[in-house]
Amino acid sequence: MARIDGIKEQRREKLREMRGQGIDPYPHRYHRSHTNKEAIALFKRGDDSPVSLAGRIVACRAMGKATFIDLRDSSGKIQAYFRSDLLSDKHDLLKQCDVGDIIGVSGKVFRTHSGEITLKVADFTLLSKSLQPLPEKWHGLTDVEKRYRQRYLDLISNEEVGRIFAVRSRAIAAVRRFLDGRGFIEVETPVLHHAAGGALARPFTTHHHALDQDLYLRIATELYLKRLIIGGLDRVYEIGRIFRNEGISTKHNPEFTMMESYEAYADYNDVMAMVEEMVSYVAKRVLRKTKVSFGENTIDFAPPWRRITLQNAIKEGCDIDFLEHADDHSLRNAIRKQGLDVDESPSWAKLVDKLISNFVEPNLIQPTFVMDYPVELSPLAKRKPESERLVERFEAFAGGMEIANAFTELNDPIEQRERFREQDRLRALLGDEEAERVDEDFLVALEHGMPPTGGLGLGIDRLVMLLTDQHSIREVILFPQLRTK
RNA sequence: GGGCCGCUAGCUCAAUGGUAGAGCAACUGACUCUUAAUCAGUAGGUUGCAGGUUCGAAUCCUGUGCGGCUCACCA
Repeated sequence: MARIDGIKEQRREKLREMRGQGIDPYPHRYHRSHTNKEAIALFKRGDDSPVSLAGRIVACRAMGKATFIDLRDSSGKIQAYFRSDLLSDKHDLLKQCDVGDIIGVSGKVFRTHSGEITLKVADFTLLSKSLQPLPEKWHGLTDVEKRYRQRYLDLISNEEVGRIFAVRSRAIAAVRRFLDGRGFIEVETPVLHHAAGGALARPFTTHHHALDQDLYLRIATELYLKRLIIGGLDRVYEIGRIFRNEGISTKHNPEFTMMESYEAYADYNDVMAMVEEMVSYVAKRVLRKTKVSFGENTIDFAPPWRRITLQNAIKEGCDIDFLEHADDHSLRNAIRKQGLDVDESPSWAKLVDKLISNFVEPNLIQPTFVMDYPVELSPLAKRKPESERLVERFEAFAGGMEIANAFTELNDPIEQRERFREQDRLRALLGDEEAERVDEDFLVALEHGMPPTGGLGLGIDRLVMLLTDQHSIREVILFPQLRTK
């Protein structure tokens, strides 16, 4: 018999014994008067009224007629002290309890000789019997695969993991508070799309049986939020799950969380100012400071962030002026001179993108706005007035990652239609699954007139990575996507 | 998809071709201020999986599954 089967059998046996004694191992209710943290605070204020607490037994030190356990709830840990002379028959029940069980305890709080604030247990109740052993107490659970697949074990045995997700929650709350304070309203738009638009990415497809139509999981919220701008909701945002059927990496999960906002009568300069204020506001609210450690670097989110054009950022990284190499042939040769291997197929726009990911993104540790992108890379962004080739678009980078993408939105319906057509042409030509698709319904909306608008997409997961010094997106997503075993 | 690395008891890890081990957890016993409690004892293994080489494989080889890092892909 494997050891684990033995442990499980022992615990099931305890369960049977308890039931035989008329004890319900899974009672319906328990009234707790305080959290562990509140009970400790109460005692520190000099109040020793009786309290009732509840949580999971995470450690047990039994010494004959006295037993100490560590009891954890979401607020923290408290030690509980059991004495057989205070519990009489219930001390036998304690023997049937295991590390991992959930119990309720009541009594008065006191301080032990060694100084630890402790609950002296007058009564206790088993609230849920655990039939599986917990990971080892000292090293916790380190097996990464198991941590992701059984996140509850990760949360039970590694306290810092809970803190990461608390930061995540507070960061999202801070984003909402910031935008609400600026008069934005939060909206919810469809996840199931008839055309997956608003970004250049491969969608997940699904099928609706009653409609007998294929549908796509959204790759962005952009086109629906713009419809709302057209409808006169001048400041809207949505925080929601986005799905992209692409590779998985330390910076990519197939489903991730994005905040998109649209503001009428703003342009990308206004959005830039908003992003640096918002992110520093979030850092201050969540961490009480704008400087964060990220690996070996310290990142300071305090405005103003550095601003640089894409042209100069690429020049800085590899000494290529992408505007001087106006066709794919010329740009490809310039890249090859830099010693980077590129084959014949990539278009000019793809080559520019390659330059960004190789020579710009990894170098931008401090928050930086990279401005003015080629129109071919940005089918939904408005051209710069003085340039045929560039659009009013920026991406924000920090910690070597892209965290935001924004532009002055294209609101000319005729040009938008042409841009979609061009994307369609590329898709047919190159079999590019990621090209933007024509969305006729959206074009009709645009034809009704959209005010000049500044739009933004902010990667929430990556922002949380920066705030928590985590270098894999899986560490900030509770249940990251893994292959089934 | 390529490269590198990992997978051994519930957990954390040893064992480099020669008897699969330790700590924690579990079980039995002692112990009324412990806190990685302590002390004595007991039990627990399809070494991810499938083949192969060998007198002998956790260890070497081939294939494969899952994971990690990385490169590519991802206009």
